[in-house]
Order: sequence, then C-alpha cells, then structure tokens
Amino acid sequence: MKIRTRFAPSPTGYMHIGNLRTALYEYLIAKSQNGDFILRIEDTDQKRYVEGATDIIYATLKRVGMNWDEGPDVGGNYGPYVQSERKSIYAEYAHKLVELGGAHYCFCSQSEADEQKDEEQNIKFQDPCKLIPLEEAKKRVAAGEPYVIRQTINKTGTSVFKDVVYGEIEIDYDELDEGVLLKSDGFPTYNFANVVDDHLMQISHVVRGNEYISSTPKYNLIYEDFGWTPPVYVHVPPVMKDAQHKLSKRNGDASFQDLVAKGYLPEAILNYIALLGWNPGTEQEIFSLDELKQVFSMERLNKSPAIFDIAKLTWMNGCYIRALSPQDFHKAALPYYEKAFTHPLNLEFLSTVLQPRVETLADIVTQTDFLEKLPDYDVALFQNKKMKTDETVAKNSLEKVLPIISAVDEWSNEALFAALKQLAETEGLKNGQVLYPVRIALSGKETTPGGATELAVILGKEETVSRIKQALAKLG
RNA sequence: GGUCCCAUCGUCUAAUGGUUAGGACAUCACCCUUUCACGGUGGUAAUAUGGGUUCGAGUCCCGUUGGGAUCACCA
Repeated sequence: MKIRTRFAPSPTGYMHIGNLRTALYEYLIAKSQNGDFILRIEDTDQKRYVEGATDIIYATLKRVGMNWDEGPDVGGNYGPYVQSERKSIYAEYAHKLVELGGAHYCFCSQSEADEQKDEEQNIKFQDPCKLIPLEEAKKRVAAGEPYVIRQTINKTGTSVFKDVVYGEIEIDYDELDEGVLLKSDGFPTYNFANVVDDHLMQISHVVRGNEYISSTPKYNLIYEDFGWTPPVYVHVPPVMKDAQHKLSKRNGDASFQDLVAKGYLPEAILNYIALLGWNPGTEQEIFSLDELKQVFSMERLNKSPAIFDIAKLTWMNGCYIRALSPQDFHKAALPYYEKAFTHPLNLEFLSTVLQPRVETLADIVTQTDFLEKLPDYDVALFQNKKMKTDETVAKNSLEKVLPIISAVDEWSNEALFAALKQLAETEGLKNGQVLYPVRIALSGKETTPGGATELAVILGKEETVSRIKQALAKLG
C-alpha cells in the first residue's frame, strides 16, 4: 500500500515551530518511502479563521522545500482539500453514522451540557438525548429544531491501539466522552472531519501531537462503525520552550517567520527541528532535506518532549552560513548592508571577513555598526597590556603609519599588512604595537570583525586616512 | 481529581541485559592568531528515587517523586 501522509494545519495565523516539525515528519515518512505528502486546510472553526494564514502555510512549506503532491492549490484525486468546502460530505457521513448507531442527534443546549458537568464534576456528560428514539429525533430534526450530532459510545472494557512511537496504549471506554461530531452550524468538529477526511483521502499514517492520544480510541470507534481501517498512528511529543511550557506563539515564542527575520536560514531551522525528537542513530547532525529523506525512519522518533534550544540552533545556523559559497553569503548579506551603509565600502571584502564570524545574518548589523559612523570612543581604548600599547605608543605608531599608508599604491590586505609589518620591524616595535592602534583608530571598538588592515581595505584609503587623523587629534 | 503518557550531562541525544555510560550545543582551559571569530586539542558535567528480577539493570517489573496531556459545538 502506498504511504500517504497529510499536513493538516488550521489557518490561524502563523507557522509555529512545533507545527513545522510535525509537517516535516509527515513529509519525511512519505518521502522516505516514495509516498505522497498531502496538504489539507482544516478551517472548520469559523471563529478562529485568520485571513492570509493559508498563504503563510504555503510560503513556509515552499521555502523549506517541502513540496506537497496534493493540496488546495495543486489539486489531486481526493479533493477538495479545504474542509470548509467539504461541509456536505461531513453532514452526509454524520447522518450515516447515526443510522449505523455510532452517533445520535442531541438537542441539548450548550448550557445544559455545561451545567451537568459543573454539578457532577469528573463525571462524563450523560446525554439525555441518547434515549430519544431515532424516529422521534428525526422528526424533531425535520421540524427544524436545532441539533448537533454526538458520538454514541456504548462499548465497555478497554480500548487498545498501537502507536509507532508510544507502543501499545490502553484506555477504558468509559473514559471517553460522547463528543460533538457535527456542530449546530453544520460544520464538523476536528474529531469528525479528521476521521472522515483521513479515510476518504486514504491517509496511511497520521502524525499529530501526543495530546490526541487520549481521544484516539474515539476515532477508532468511528472507523469501526463505518467499517473502515484506521491509519497507522504516529503521536509525537511537543516541542517545549522550557521544562513546563510548550513552545507557542501566544507566549511570544519565535515562529518560523520570526526566526528567519532574526537571520536564521530556513535550511538550518529545518535541520535543527528535525533533530528535536528524532535522531539518525549516527553522529551526523548536519542534514539537507534530501539527506533526511534518505535516512529518516519513524521508528527512531523519541517519546519525550524536547526543549527548543536557540543556542544550538544558532550554532547550526553558523555552520550553514560558513558552508555557503562566498557569492551566496554576499547575496544574503547585501540587504543588511543596504540598510546600514550610505558610504561606499568594499562590500565584497567585507563579506569574506564576516562570513566566518557571524552565526546569524542579524549579527552583521552589530558587527559592522562602526563602518558607517566612527563611534566617539575613549582614548583609553588604546591601552592594551597584551599588545603592549598605550596612548603614547599609539600616537607614535599612528604618526608613522599615516605616511606609509598614504603611499601604499595597492590597497589590499596583503600589501597593507606587509607594509605595516615592515614598519614595526624597522621601528623595533612588536606587530601589535602598530596594528592594534590602527584597528582602534579605524573602528573605535575593542573587538571587530577582522584586523587592522582588513578594516582598512573595507573602509578604503580616504576613510582610513581620515580616521587615523582623527585618532591622532584625539591623542593630542 | 479520574485517566493516559513521560523521565540519561544545563540542553538535544546515543547505548541487541554485559561500554571507563558515547556524541553534539553551551561552558572552561590551552593552541593558532593582526583584536574578535573560524579552526584544533583537552577538561567539567548525566542514568530522579526506593525496592525487586538477574551472575550482571540506564535498559525488564513494582512503588515513590517530579513533569506533561486530556476530561470544549478548539484543533
């Protein structure tokens, strides 16, 4: 049988990390076996619908390279792929389930159900409507009385099902409540739409958060009543923000889009989240999506929650940045340059200096702030024990550096470095006693991306000379 | 509260019942060096707890503790 998995998000606004990871596992389960990956939009809750949310879903999946074989935009043989367009299908099956004895019409108002719960806490809802004879209930429905369709659970004993990651799960039938399948607005609940769609779309593997474990027996009952075969269940643990809290946008935790905006590469994000709850069994950690397809196996999925560690993602992002070709890094950095610089700089060279030094693209901003405008630094910066420099040494060095660099005709790192090294030698100074003051003069910062001569190359001759003169003025 | 689930370094994790409990991030030290990075070498650091089963338990069983989930006309 062909493997078919689906990613079934509800369009509520953003793509959070846990969602994306679920999509990734669904994608990998299918694609590691030459199966189909289907995109289905679950918009049965009219109240929660957010305009534009489906576009975010499309854009995110495309951006990370997870292409779907069937979906609202590309079509397929099992459509439509948006649940609100399948409303009549659910109604048809819901009424059919009533005929089969797996559900019943319920005329209780919501408050009636709530009241019963308040009075008898911990007791599941005993629906009086269950006792209404079907013929009578049908008459009331036909007469236009508002109703919902509720699942009927008469089974007793223990339900057992197998889950790929959690193994055998046992839950007593009397723990299950008779939930609403078809709402009074005619829309199905998740509990029902999911089962119907997964069956109709021939989904072979259902991947979802482990919060659904306890309601899975209810779904199995529906499959059973219809005479359908349940899918393979793959319940995955949540991605956590810390030991007690799930990662969620409501807490202000980063979504995929937020991370990209912070300078993380989509490929790195995807690689990192693949490893949150799964491992290949080898010590390899860097994987492209194609490589993941080769090595993924759902049997290696983990059952305990994993805390999202931004520090490790940052490290991994650094690996991806360093692995970029110089051209690609430059291209990625360009937008940041354009926002920050108004003066001409040697940007190509800046990129080569920056690439091994940034872990996220956003680091570019903080590392290059001094290029646009020399900060008003303290002359005490010229003191450095290790370099054996102070204001006096700096002044002396800079005075000698000025004519030399003014005379340099090839403005390259190699030529500048050779010239300054030569100067140190003839003056009987240590390299640092010449280079350190120059670097401070050019940057006004204690730490910089690249050394003195690299900064000079980036700034260009005119600005370099100007900044050294400014330093000399400061030094009196 | 009932029920279900989970538990290895700070974090992500590895370990057919037999390893000095391995790797990665972070952290610390050293090396490299034109500051800082990159890179390299090394260090600190874990089987929650109490019983059992076994020649032998991180691994199997029971209890305890801790944590999470669920008990919606949300998904």
